Order: sequence, then structure tokens, then C-alpha cells
Amino acid sequence: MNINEIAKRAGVSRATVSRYLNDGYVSQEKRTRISRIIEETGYVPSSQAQQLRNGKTHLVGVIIPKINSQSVSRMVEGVTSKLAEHGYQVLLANTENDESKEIEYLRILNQGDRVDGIILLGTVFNEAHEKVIRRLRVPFVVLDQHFEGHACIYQDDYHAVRDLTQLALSTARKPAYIGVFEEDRAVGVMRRQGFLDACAQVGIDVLPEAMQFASFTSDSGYFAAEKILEHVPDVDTIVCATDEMAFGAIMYMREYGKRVPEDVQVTGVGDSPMSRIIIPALSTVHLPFKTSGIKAAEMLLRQISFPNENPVSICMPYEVYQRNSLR
Amino acid sequence: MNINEIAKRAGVSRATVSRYLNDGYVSQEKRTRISRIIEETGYVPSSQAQQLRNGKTHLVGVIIPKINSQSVSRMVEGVTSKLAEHGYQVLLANTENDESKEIEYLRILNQGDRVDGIILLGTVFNEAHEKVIRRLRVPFVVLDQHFEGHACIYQDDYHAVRDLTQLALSTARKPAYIGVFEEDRAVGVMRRQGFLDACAQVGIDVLPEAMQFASFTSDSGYFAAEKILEHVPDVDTIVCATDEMAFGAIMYMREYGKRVPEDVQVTGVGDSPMSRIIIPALSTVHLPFKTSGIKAAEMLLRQISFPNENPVSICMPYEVYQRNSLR
DNA sequence: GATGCATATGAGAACGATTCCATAGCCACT
DNA sequence: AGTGGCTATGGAATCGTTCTCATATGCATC
Repeated sequence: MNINEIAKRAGVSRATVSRYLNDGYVSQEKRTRISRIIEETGYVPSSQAQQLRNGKTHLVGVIIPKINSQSVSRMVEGVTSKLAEHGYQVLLANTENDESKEIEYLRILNQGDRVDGIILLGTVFNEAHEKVIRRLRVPFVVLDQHFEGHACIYQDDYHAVRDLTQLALSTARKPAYIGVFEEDRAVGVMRRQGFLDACAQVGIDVLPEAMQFASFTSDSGYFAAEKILEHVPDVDTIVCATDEMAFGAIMYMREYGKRVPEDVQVTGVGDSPMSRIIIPALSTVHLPFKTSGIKAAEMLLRQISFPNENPVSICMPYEVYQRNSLR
Repeated sequence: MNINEIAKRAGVSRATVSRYLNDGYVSQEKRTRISRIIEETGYVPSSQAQQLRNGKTHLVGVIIPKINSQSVSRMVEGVTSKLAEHGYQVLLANTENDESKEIEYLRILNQGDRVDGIILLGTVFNEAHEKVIRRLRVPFVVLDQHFEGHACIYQDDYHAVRDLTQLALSTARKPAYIGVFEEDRAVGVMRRQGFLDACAQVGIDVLPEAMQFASFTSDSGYFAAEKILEHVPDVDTIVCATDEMAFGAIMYMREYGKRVPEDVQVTGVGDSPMSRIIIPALSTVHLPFKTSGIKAAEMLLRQISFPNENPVSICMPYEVYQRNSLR
């Protein structure tokens, strides 16, 4: 059932049916005739043919490192809701934390005009990324990372952790840090720098052994906390780059016989739902993940409508939540 | 840059270029000529034209109630990974728990051959669903619900909760239940029935006041627990239909001065990452969400390849995890 | 009564691929 | 010499739209 068939049955030309479907001069008489036939047959225009003809897919590719994460899923939620408002749909590409897949998906999505735009919820940026991104033929927005020279929406990771650390240090003197690998600029570099600068401000030198790496999971946070206690037994504050890792740290403290927050304070980042639930409730920073997703979608839609405008960057606000894991 | 341009520059016909790209007789000489031109120009065939011509989009629509949930995101993860293996991509439709959007998205995805298949990660099923689904022109799989007459992958909700309840009742006599609305057959009806049957088996009558409703969140679990204690002060076990709600129940117990598990046992369903982390560790049932997603994708791919085969249903296995929230 | 404008319609050319068909050379059998 | 099977190639049809053009009618305007 295609437009030709409809035209034939309604006794008009295919052009008239097309005009009826879109907007154009069609007499009332033919209008009703066509309308009846379409009703009867349940005809729907082929979106593939429309895409070919119009050069628009109304699809946006969204590349994510992993879906099974509070922050990512909330950002995707924001993106999909805003895009849906404007009749766009999301093509989801999950890299499963595989950096090379990120590049591969950028290529695939860029190929053959599959999508009208791309949102990259990235973690790592290197020359390979830069190279592929330069070749993109569709509007492009980076979400959750600050990537110079490209449109992006990012969190104020540095100030968020600096403020939180300052708060923690008002009642402590021996801080430690659990972070992530530095290839992730936002979480790995900026948050750590916020911690270090807050320490420096009050004249505290942080030993290298007090700076441990973990990998986003609570298990890895658990083991990082173990290492910290091993090297810095009198630690009184552990600042963690994510809530999940903080959960692991709290768990280890408890097993080790340290009380939180009396003996050791613990903080996270992200204000995940669980941060309110656990005992003690985790002090953390609220980051507007869903709103970031919405903003990214808005920015992309704007680029699609006005391709010649210069891309801008937006740093999102944050809010420090003091809860029971701080004295 | 299209296939005609490539053909012209390589001095061959467009048919030969197409044969080069796909598979067909092309002499070694022209092969290298075409290859060089494609390399130079960075040409990639238009997927829109291919879709129109071949009648295949290599896209699968996945409709979900909400993305920001452990179980859903893990199932989506499974689906995307398996589909990616076979060169398919996912068109994500998030209904944000809005039942009418579920119908709307089924319609949209069915229209104009946008996708090669649909996976519905549904919650509710009514006549409206049945009607739209009957009209679907593409292969279709229901995930996480048992929907008679359609291909589906579902959890063994009934036996999972029955087994867990039996375990809990080996050391208790006064059980209560926190469930969800019955429109959700899997979580609302089957899990509750598993609980009730386990109680009946050991001759325990459950009072209506001991059966409370909540809405998947820990907050709602908290308030449901409050109501239970109000009506059944000597309750010694609270079986919850989800982990999240169990977290809320534990939180209320703690604030109320009840010890878990000494005074009141609490169980959940889902084995969410946090269920291991909280104190006491939550006894729960592991459900293979990611594997379910993979199976659903496999089933859909099979239907796409063999449209005439009869759809089947698969009930997934489960595993009861006894942790510290049970005596 | 010539001109201009709004309304109305259909023919046909795109959009960019794939594939059927015809043709043709070459080699190997009978 | 005739037949059949590979390899190789280009022409043309096809997928289902949209949109430009050309054409036509009715009506108001100068």
C-alpha cells in the first residue's frame, strides 16, 4: 500500500495525495475522497522514502559508555524526553566502556546520514576522537565533559568537589581521596583537582598514598579504602569521586571497625538515590543530570535548526548536600 | 557524493560500483580503481537509500517504561549488546511510565516500516495494547511480562517470591507484604501470589492490613512499612516486591527502633547492586535481567529471519540469595 | 479585455541505492 | 561446430516519497 495505490483508488494523482498529506491546495471534494481511502486502507507513508527524499531522519544518535549507571541513565532520560517533544527519536549506542567502540559508533552514525545529530556522552578524549569528530557531517554535542572547541554541556566537577572538601575539612585534618583514572577528564582530573586545591587552601599536604584509584564500582571503592587505611591509619576523611565508590569505602570502614562519621568522614559525588538511604546518609554533591540531558538535546536541536551558529558550552550548577557522613 | 559520482570517476557503471560494495563479479582491475576513488572521496553509501531499496532498516524499537531503573537498564544493556553483534541498532522509546505513550510508541514504530522489529518492555497490558499489537507488521517480543499468545521472555516471579517467602517463614510466623499495583501482572500479581501461597502452605492467614501497596520507590516502601507497623505491630517479616521498596522498609524499621533481622526480617526482589551493600545485606532473589534482554534480542532476530515460525515464550530461572536481613 | 493573483491539478524529475536482464568473451566438454 | 557454464559489464527498472513545472480555471482589478 503506497501513495500510488491511494492516488489510483481516490481517482487523483499521486501529487495531490502528497499535497493532502503535507500542506497544499487540495479541493474539499478530493480532500474527503482521499481521507476516506486512507482511513479504509490504514495507509501510512513510508518513512524510509520520506527520509531519502527529505534528507532528514528525525533521529539523533546518543553514544553512552554504559547504560546501567545512575548518572548516565538520568542524562539519557533528559535527552529522550526533550527530543520526543520535538518529534525526534533516539538511536542508542552503548559502548560498554570500550573506547574503541566509541570511535566506531561515531563513524557508523556519521555514515550515510543515518542520524540528524549526535550526542556523545563520553568519558575519554584523545586524538582518535578528535579526528573522527572533525569529520562529522551532522551537528554534535558533547555531554558531561568539557571538550574545548565543541558544543558541550558539562558539570562543574572542580568546584563541586572543592566546596564539598572544604566543608569536610572544617572538622578534619587528615584527608584522603578515592578517584578514577585520568583519561576521564571530568571525573578523573577535575574532581581530583578540586579536592587537592581545597586541601592546599588550608595548608594541608596530601600524601601520594592517600590518593587511590578505583573504577566507579562500590567494590573498587572498598579496596581503595582498604589501601588508604593501610598507608594512612589515622585518616579522618575520605573524599570519593563518586557515590558508588563512597558506598564501598563506608562498607570497608564499618568492617574495619571505624565509625562513620565519628572516626572517618566519607563523601561522594552525584546524589544517587541510595546516598539518602544508606546509614549514615552520604554527604555528596547534587549534579543536575537529567537537566543536563535536556540542555544537551536543546542545544543539538538548535544546531540542527541553525547550523551556522557557533556552538557554545554550558557549565551546569551544583548543590552540596551535607548529610550524616560528615560530622 | 553518491554512487553515480563514484562510478563516473572510476570510469565504470553504477551497477559495477554497487557490485563492488556488495558482492558480485568485478574484475581485479576495476576493483582497484573503484577502491581508490572511494578511499579518496571518503564515500559511504546512503543508508536511507539502502533502506528504501532493501526494505530493511536494521533498527529495532525498544519501548521501556523508564530508563532510570536497575532492572530496565540491565535488560536494555542485554538487548543492545546482542543486537549490536548482529549489526542492528536500538531505537529507544521511553514512556516515562505513561501507559498511553506505550500505545503511541507502538503505533509510531509500526508506521512506515521505521523498524525491523519491536521489543516491548511493558508493565501493563489492556485491550488497547492488544489491539495495537494485533496490527503490528513487524516481529514483536514482550520482555519481562508473560503475555499469552505473544513471544515473550519473562521472569519466574511467582516461584521466586514463593521460595524466598518459604525461606523467611522457616524462622517467622507473622509475615507482611509490600507490593505494587495489580495492573503490572509480573510484579503486582505474580509476586504477591507467590507470597500468599507460601503463607498458605504453612497455614498462615495474612490479614489484609498486612498487605500494603507501594510504587517501586524506597520512599513509598518506607511509608508502606509505616502502615504495616501501625496495623500489625508484632510483624516479624516483611516481604517486598522489589529491592528498592525493601530499602525503604529497612529504613523505617531502623528509625522505629526495630532491629533487622532480629525483630523484623526484610526481603526484596531483584538483587540490585545496593542489596549487597546496605547493612544488613538484603536477602533477595537474583533475576537474570541482562540475560533476559539478550534472549529477547535473540528471539526477535530469529523472528526477523524466520517470520513463519511460531513465537515461543521463555520463563527465566532465578536464584534465592539469603543474606543478613533474614535470621 | 488584458493583467494579475489565488486555487487546483497532474506529469515527471529527483533522492541514491540494488538488482534483473541482456550481452559478450572465454574455456571446456561432447 | 554446438552447447553450457563461468566471469564481467552496463542499461534500465524499482523502492515510495516530495517538489518543481506547466497548465487551467475563476475572479477581481485597472
